[in-house]
Amino acid sequence: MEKQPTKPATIEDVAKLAGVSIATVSRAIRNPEKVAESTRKRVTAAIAHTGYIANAMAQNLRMQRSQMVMVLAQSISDPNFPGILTGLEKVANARGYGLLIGNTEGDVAMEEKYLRFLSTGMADGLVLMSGHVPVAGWPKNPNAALPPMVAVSRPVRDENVAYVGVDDINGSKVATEYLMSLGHKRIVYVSGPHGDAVSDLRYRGYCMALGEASDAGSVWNVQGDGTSEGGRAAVERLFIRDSLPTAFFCYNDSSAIGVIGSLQTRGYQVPRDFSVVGFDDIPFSRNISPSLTTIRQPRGQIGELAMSQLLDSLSTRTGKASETLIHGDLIVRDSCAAP
Amino acid sequence: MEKQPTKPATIEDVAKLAGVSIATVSRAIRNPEKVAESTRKRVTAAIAHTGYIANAMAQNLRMQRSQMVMVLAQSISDPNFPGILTGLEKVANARGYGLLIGNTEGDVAMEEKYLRFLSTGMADGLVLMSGHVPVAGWPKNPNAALPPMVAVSRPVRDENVAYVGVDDINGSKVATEYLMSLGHKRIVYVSGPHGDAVSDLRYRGYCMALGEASDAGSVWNVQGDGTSEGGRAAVERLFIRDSLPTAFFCYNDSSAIGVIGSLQTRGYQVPRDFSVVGFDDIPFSRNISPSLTTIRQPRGQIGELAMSQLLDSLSTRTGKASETLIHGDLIVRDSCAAP
DNA sequence: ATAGGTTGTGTAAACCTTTTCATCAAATTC
DNA sequence: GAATTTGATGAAAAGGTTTACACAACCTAT
Repeated sequence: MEKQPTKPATIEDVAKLAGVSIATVSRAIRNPEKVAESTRKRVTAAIAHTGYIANAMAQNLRMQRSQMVMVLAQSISDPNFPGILTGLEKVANARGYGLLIGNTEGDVAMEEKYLRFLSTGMADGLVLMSGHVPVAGWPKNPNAALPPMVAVSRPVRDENVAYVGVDDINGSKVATEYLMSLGHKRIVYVSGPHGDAVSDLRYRGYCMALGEASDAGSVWNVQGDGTSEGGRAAVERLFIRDSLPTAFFCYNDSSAIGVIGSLQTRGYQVPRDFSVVGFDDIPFSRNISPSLTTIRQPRGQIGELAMSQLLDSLSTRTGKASETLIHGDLIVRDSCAAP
Repeated sequence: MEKQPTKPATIEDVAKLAGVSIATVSRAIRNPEKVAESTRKRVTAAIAHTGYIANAMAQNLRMQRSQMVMVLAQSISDPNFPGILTGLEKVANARGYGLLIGNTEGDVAMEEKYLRFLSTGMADGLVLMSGHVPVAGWPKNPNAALPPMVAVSRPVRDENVAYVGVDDINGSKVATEYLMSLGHKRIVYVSGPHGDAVSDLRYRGYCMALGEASDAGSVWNVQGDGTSEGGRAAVERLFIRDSLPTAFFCYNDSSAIGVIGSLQTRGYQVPRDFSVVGFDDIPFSRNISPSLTTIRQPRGQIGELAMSQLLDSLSTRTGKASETLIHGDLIVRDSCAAP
């Protein structure tokens, strides 16, 4: 029955109990080979006996790091977020890092607040899911540069920030080609928000597919906004015109779900009357009816890879900013048929 | 053009520049009223000039805290997670705390790892979304108790852990009563996983509604598992029997979506042939067709309240473990009709 | 004029590690 | 048998704060 008080044991308690100096205890933990077998055993026993656990704050202060990575997301509720986060978390955890999450809601003030948080040294690296490099809030006259960063899911303009994401162009090309292989000629692209970089990429893949085929129809673009409401609205706008497409390739699954809903409301059947393809393969795409044919965004893989790269660059401090595009498989379900 | 080197400014740099001691700088920041106006101005100027930002690790070490809260979730992909997390994050951020997230996947080894992380002092408090108090991994012979905790979304058995969640019993009662008010007499409860505490509560609410009405039908329970596959399977099992219900009250929206899907596959129409009610109001429930009538789980509110309580108990260190049940509204959509 | 506040500031301890450097003994070399 | 290398350990500095305590200067009331 040792000390009853509630104070957790420090390295000093261990040292005293083992009859060595604190330096030796520290070495016994971190560089066991540098300490004599017999001493090591005594220390280990003392650690077990006191229930000693090193104080992370003291370690971090001394070692000038935090063992944390901050994830800055535009919206936690984005359907792609959980999957990517899971991947990020998995690798971070495996390598002894904690994951700090920040939700900016696209708000610059929030972003600023988090950046300030970051600059106190609370995180060693930064994962950007916000689509741009935050600058507001970072001390102007700093001797310190921004910490190592990696962008995920949506690229940032900054040329020296690494990026990991799905291959949007190729995925869209594959999706469009699939529709063409079913015999569709009049395929419309339901875009994302105006100016969205990812939407532009996916449009490019769609155009490439159409451009390469000799018997293809022409490019056709209707504005959406990445939500299912946007998908609905796009269909409504389309039906004002006299000519209709036979298939829809949508910026993302949410849009596609809106498109399908709107078509069904109008009394059409999917895929009998129209075919619809999405992008992302969000969890619900297989649960709607008809289940949605889409391009799968390999969220877990993206997260894992991004975190690996970030942590690597933390230790080696090499700043080569690569762009890693991961192939997204076409997931064929029930929302497409021949025209 | 001051010091070019990359080292961030410390409190000492500020002190030197302002011609005061570091104690005064610290006071000027934390207790401005305790320092003379003229000095304060000099210090402020020096801070601005050096771009000084206090080192969080040093502060935390000194003050014996971390300004972090850890969220332990069973699954990041749970559809309820993002909403609750958003609420948690909002309050934590507003009160200067960071949010550390841990994904256990129900794995005890993971849980253990995070608990060990916690015991290094990396977090001051714990939010449990895992449904039980983690014990494995917490030092056995510790002089330290577990940190302040609050459970969210699903209650824990431990009597002295606060809980914030939706009022499951009342919500289920309201949902069932709604079906009864439409004229349904044969209402089946599609349960969650066997032994799930929340499922039991929701079943209780369902029973209460049936029990209170004089002309009610009798209780009827079919096993699901909380997934849409479970919902599908439940319907299949039901259709082997000869007697059918006219309405389904489901443990959660995922189950309900499976139920609807299965009914539609069998050629029935919802709500013409069967009515279905879910629970949770996950984001996709309004996007399926028919859109789902359900009980809304006030996720944001739950998160905010839980975090408020936790942070309060961190500062006051009062350990009164309350249970806060928040009312969940009935959201009427298109999945119900008279039998 | 002196005792007893105020008020503003500085000194130094404390928070808990890691790590450099020095020391000393033992083992190895010539 | 002396000189050198090797190996294990301890003392102390450093990392950047906050804060208890002490001190000095000034003011107020006797």
